[in-house]
Amino acid sequence: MLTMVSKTRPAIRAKVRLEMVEAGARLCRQLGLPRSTGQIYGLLFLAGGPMSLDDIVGMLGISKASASTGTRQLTSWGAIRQVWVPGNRRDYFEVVADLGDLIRGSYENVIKPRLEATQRRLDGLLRALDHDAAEGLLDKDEAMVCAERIKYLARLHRKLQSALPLFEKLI
Amino acid sequence: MLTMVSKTRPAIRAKVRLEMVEAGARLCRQLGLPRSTGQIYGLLFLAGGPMSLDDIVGMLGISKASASTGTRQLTSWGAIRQVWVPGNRRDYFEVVADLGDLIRGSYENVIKPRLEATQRRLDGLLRALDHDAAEGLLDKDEAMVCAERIKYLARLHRKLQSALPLFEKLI
DNA sequence: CCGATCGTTCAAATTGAACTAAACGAATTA
DNA sequence: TAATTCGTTTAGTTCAATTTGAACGATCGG
Repeated sequence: MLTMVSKTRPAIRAKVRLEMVEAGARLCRQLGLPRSTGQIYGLLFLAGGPMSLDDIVGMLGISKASASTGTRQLTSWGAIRQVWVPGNRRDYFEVVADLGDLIRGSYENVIKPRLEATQRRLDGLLRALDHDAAEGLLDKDEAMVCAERIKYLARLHRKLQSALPLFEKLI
Repeated sequence: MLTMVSKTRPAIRAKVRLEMVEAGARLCRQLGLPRSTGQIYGLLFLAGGPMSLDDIVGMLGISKASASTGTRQLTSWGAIRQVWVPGNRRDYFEVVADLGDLIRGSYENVIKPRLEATQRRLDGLLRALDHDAAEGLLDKDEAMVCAERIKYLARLHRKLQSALPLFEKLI
């Protein structure tokens, strides 16, 4: 049976929500993340209740694929969570109220691993320097300059490593 | 008169410098900046002395255009500086030793303006909310939720604004 | 004044990432 | 079991942004 269905998609009516969606988009963009991910977060942040994938798709006018990957990303970061609506097998999403957890999580999951990677990289630089000095690829003066600069970086990095956890406590 | 010139360009021989160039490239990439800019900084960071544009071009194998814009960017940020080598009208560049100034500058020029923009945006959200409530675009419950969430964001933002300057002192 | 040497600017090309449409798979219902 | 309804995956497109080559302007030396 064929039925004619109106194709007008639901739209965001409230200005606040529009601005919030835009703000989320901008934020994600500045963080180098997909714009659509920020839109989803902005939408859910001021939503009246949980929204399904298709709700999100309809409201934002993005593809289902973007909505799917976006919600998965946000869920993995603990920014939104999946909620089950009784008697409905759709996935519904809502924002996680406490952003503090999100920030703490981003430190653990994003910042900290990156700091450790940098630490390893610094160690690698020192090893490479030894290697180059041994191979005669750097004369003594050059090796001295390199060593000094790298150690300066290491000091700075150590300061960062100790300051960031303290900073987190302030939030 | 025609002379046959060998086309082998000077290359980076020391491993340390190669890794440093790569590290700079990666860092800039993560900050959403051109890769070549990071390469230039990495190269200069472990250089034995000031380098000219053509030195940089030759060592990194990038175009002169990239080198020109990259050095200008880095100079504008105070990350590198121009030095004049007596009896030579070329531009020579070297890194600025103190990275502390660079960090402080980035707070003043990048972070702070962005925080202020966010503040304005938050105010805008509250105005939009009032408007929507007045127009009847949001029922009472929805308006309550929105107001609460936005105020929460504002509190968080205030914390950030007060914590960041303190954090900077630690670096 | 002419040629050469440098640095900058600009349009075009290349690259990389996000987005979409469509196919797919899983789960459910009739 | 066939038909539906969802969510995910993937291949291809689109779009933004870096990169580059080439032209330009400026400055110096002969």
